[in-house]
Amino acid sequence: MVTIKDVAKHANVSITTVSRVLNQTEHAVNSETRERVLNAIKELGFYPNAMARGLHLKETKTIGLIVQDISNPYYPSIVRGVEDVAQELGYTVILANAYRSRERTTKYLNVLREKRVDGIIFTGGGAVKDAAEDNFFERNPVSTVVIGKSCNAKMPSVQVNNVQASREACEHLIRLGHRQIVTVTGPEDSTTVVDRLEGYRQALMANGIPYRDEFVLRCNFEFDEGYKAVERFLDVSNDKVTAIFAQNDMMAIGIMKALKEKGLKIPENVAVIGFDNIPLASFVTPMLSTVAVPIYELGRTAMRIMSDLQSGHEISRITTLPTKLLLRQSC
Amino acid sequence: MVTIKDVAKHANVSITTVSRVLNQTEHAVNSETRERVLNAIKELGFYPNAMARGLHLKETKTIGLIVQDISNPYYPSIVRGVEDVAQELGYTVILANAYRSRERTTKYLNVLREKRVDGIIFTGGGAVKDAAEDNFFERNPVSTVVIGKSCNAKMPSVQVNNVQASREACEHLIRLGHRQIVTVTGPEDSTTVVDRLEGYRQALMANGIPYRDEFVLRCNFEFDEGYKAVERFLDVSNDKVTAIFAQNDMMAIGIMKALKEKGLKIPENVAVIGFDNIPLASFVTPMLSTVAVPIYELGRTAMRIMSDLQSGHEISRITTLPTKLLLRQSC
DNA sequence: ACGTTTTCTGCAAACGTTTGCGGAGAACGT
DNA sequence: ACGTTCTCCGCAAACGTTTGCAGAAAACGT
Repeated sequence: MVTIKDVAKHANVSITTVSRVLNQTEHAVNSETRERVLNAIKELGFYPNAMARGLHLKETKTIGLIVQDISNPYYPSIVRGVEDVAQELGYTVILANAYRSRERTTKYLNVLREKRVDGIIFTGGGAVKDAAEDNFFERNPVSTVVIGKSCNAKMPSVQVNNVQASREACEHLIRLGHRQIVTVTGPEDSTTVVDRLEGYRQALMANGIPYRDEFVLRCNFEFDEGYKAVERFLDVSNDKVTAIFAQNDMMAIGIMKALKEKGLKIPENVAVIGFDNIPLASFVTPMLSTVAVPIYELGRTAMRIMSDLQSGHEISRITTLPTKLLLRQSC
Repeated sequence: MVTIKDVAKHANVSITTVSRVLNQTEHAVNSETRERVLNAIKELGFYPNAMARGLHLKETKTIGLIVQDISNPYYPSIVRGVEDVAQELGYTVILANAYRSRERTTKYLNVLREKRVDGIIFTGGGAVKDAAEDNFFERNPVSTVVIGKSCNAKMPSVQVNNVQASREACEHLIRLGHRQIVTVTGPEDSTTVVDRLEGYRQALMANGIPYRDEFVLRCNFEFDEGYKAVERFLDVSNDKVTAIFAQNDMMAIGIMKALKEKGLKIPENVAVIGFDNIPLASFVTPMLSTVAVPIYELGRTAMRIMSDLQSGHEISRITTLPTKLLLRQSC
């Protein structure tokens, strides 16, 4: 592997000089010398060793991004958002798939410390909680930003107003004339779920519709569970439901499948509305109406905040991005 | 940040000793001393600096994984396969999203060199070709493995027999009585596309069905294009097509949407078969029949080969994994 | 009792960078 | 002519590890 020393020898200068043209410091270097060095670099195919550099500078220009499960279509957009601005700003991102496993999260956290990443972006409260329980933050002064609700007030977060968005979605359903509205939820320890449920409840209250516990189907955000929950509900219940508010798109799509299999038309017999606006939502038939979360922008913003954190800028603790009700064909 | 020196001082030993218990070398260290060091490590919350280590060892235990687009549901399974065995073997993986951009690929390749990754796994021939054109391999003795067809005979690859699998899929259609079979392809410079098209052609030939160029719809593997291509075809052509062989699932799903919108029943009016078996395939209605590619295993195998490469083991240049015809509801 | 082996520990060099400091020579002002 | 400033360059220390080598003490064999 060719080192800076080789370049120096080849260009007949000291390594100091090579380093200086490499980093384009304000330190003056003669233009003819610079040219010679640049040539040597090209001829030898020299690429500076990031480890040596990082060791000295105590800075890696690398950040870790912890996602729960990259297979979940929600995450790739976040990743892309983070990556895009990271690239603009000269950062590399190490993607860590926690796969919802506490053990895996811990392992990755260790790797990230050993690699001395400059910061970590968490998606979802779960991972942050795991990390907190491992006392990760106490002994590691690494900067963090959370996408979603941060369990710790000191950590900056970028999020979306779930209760309001959820309320708007349900009120739309109500405006359409629906009074029998089922909601399908995610895991209950998720603050996202709590908030979206709260929005649902508020919409009902505000319109004088009684809240019925049988109408909230507790699931886990996955396709299968949405499918099964609704299938079961239709078999068992003799209430005539006219609308379903799925707390994410993945379940909404499972729900639509169950509905179709029962011979119910969407939206004529049952209206469906989802949440997130994953790409898939416009692929299904009928196209899914949903609450559009600016997923990509969530990623971008998180990375921007991270960068500000690095450079010591003042940052706002909580950034809220707007959602939008996206009416397609399912309601 | 606490260093090995701090640990040494705290445990009242030399850093040499700390390093030795850290790496559990065969070099003897008194058990009581070891205990003391271990305590110091825990008390101080010491995590060895991977950069310092890597600098000395000239080995990072890190590999790069280049994928075209993580949003494409095909890739997450690969990523997971690679990650899983990487973790087992003590490697970290840096995920690089090329987003099908030559520029982005080049940029990432540079980052990977500077970080001195031990090896790179490429998915798809495109990225390898880009890299080759940048003379990446000549000046970088980094080990590589390719998932898919390698354009360079020296690089080990793990792949699937596309022509045979494709042929089997089409022959199944023919056995079902179909003679008017349209195929929808991906970008023509992809060897995958060439092979799958070849399998289609072979199946026709072997069964005395003429190959008609109007029946191959040239697309780009994306949902939208599949949708539009078939929509257009149905509008224009007066041939009565009874089956469609989509060269990947994403397009197959787009095709199904187009079909449904034209009022055609699947599979009664038109049978559809896909390729890949992405998770989504079983979510749609009707569930998509497809050629199951062992995507996850592709990833696992690639990483295993990479590891063998690192340890200098003998490895086979080409590994072929079996596909399986997965008949669900769409044909 | 004394050489030999074994067990344990530490010194110091090396890995490839960055950068504070200092020095040589040219340019400049008077 | 001589101090001062400016431009350009290099020395060497430092970043945090690993490991070859050597040495001290203990255990062992005779």
